Amino acid sequence: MSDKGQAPKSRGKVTIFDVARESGVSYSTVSRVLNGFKYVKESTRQKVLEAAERLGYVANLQARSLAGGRSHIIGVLVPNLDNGYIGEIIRGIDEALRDNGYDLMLYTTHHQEGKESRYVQAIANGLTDGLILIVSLIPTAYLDALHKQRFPYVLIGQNDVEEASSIVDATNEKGAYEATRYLIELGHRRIGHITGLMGKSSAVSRLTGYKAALEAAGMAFDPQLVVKGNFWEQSGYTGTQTLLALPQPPTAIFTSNDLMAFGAYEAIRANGLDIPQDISIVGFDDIPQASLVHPKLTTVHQPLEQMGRAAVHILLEHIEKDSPPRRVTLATRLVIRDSCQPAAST
Amino acid sequence: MSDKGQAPKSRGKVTIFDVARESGVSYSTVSRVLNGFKYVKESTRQKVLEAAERLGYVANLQARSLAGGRSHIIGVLVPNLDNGYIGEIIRGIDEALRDNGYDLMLYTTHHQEGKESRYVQAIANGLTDGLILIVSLIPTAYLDALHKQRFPYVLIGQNDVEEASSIVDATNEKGAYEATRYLIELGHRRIGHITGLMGKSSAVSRLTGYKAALEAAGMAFDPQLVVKGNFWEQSGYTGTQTLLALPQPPTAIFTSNDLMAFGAYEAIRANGLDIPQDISIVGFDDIPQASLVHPKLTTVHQPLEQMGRAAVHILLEHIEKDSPPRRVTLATRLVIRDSCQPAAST
DNA sequence: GTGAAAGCGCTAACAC
DNA sequence: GTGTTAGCGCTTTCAC
Repeated sequence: MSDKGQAPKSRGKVTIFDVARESGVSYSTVSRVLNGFKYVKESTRQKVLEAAERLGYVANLQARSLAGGRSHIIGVLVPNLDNGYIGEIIRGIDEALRDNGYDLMLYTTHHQEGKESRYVQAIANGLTDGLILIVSLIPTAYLDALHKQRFPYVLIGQNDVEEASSIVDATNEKGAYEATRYLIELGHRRIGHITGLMGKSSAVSRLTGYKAALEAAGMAFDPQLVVKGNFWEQSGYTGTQTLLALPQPPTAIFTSNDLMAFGAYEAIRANGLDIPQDISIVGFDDIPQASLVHPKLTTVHQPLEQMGRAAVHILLEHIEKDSPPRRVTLATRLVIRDSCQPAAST
Repeated sequence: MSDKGQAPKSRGKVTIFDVARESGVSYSTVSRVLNGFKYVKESTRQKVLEAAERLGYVANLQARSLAGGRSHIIGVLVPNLDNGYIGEIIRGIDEALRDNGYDLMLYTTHHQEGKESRYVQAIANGLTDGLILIVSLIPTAYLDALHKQRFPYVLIGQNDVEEASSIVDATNEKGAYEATRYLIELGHRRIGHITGLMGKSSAVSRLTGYKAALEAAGMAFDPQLVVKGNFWEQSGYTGTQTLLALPQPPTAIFTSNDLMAFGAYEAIRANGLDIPQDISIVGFDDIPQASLVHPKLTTVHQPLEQMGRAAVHILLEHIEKDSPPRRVTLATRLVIRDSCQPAAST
């Protein structure tokens, strides 16, 4: 047990300096090796690498990024963690990040207004190399700031931003169109729709898709059949109650997301009705719970994990190659399960 | 020769230095104010605070912690994000962290051996002020290192660590005992059990609780009725198949977690049997999906969010007050829903 | 009370 | 190719 030189710093921290001494080269040469710099003699590289290994050297990220390097940390800003939706996206992000040697910093805003922009400021301030934003509302305020600083970022699920932002999204309108058309093909003539939060482009697109499908089928659009929701389960419940109280209630409901579909389930049961016997339901998102509820929910699948992955890929390109903004739209697809059936009478 | 002395640095960063100039005091006084140092004249404090506000100053965490201060970042090490269980805990952690002005760094290990210890090393190396570990297996290897460095950390759901670690856990044995007793009270005499990963103390405790309940009821323990699982849905499926194939299959099954209960559901249906008509099921955890499946799962509720919160509180005490290790065990409780019914014959 | 100065560990010019 | 030297933004003694 020979302790060459002296014991590395107090709390067991081995610095680049220790490695330098151990391998007999300088400070910066170690840095070069560690950063994969090209012009280093192979034998030197080996010496350094071995010394680092022997000493159990681990880079200090803060020092590194303070000094102008990369922190290899990506910030992910999300409104909350309460819905399967976001969890799935994070999974995708997380995996892609690991694969590329980056770490994930999670920022939840809980929809608090000021918080989002404060975060973005702080985040962009140095710790993270880039940002992935899954925001609740149109974030023009800080998007602007990010843009001006030329700070790398990618948005997920918000396609109505005017600027040249990178965006990953799904085919919301098309998905809604197909969901509605499916219901029409089953013979339904009165199809209700519970919208999402209309401040989100996804909610708007889905409503548009719903209307388009009606029109394509030559069916009149009845404003009474559309009630405003906010993407939360509760609003699916109340929205469905409203729809059910109509003089001529719908025989099918398309909700703007799965969570609201679950709310609809409750409301329908509370009214002593059966799914899909009395009312058919189609959701949107295909979160994991969709196949666990009974009856299993027919819904529009969004490739959430894949969207997270795509966001990472674009972001890393921005960071590492300073590539221009890109918009990626991934395909949704209707997943038919057990919550729909042909309209009862004709 | 470069041009020095300029307005707030290039990328719009406002530093403590800018604030100093703006408020006409020195460098270090600003730091004192920002850190809530006591001996600062009130008027000075005001001046500085106003200047900081006016300039939109945001602290640079890296610089701060590099210089010896706190980063206000807590690392959370988890095996994965695939099961409702961990997501719930993270929610609790996240909320408690926000409330206390800390940020959350998420590290997923995906069960890769080396990865866990590498992470712990890197994490403890400076970026984070403390660590919360929700690990898959007994992590003696790096727990030791953490301990030696006197690095603050808390374990969740792993109570068989010998050292003086802080631990947050739930009453696993008691929960399992009650679950089993409930089944016994319903008249079941052949009760199967699918264990969790036996490398986890929670799995062991639950098995112990199961046995204890049988014994308390004067029922013989039949090894055939216990099959090994690993906490994943698939093992619940195969485990149930095994149980069902017995000459005398059980009339009720207690699975060591909810995910495996869902697997049991599938297996039972695949055998053309009905829940709870033919077989009763009790799970453990009470993840959100438990009340969404059909029939709604009777299960032992673990206060997951609360456990996350508790972990944060203990950790922050360690960090801020250097408090001694603590063990907290939160109470589980049986949540009776629709997956059980009295044994058929008597 | 407040300013000056010495680093924290590292990257990135700039020399040699 | 490799060493030298500034800082990155901040906390912290130590003077005054």
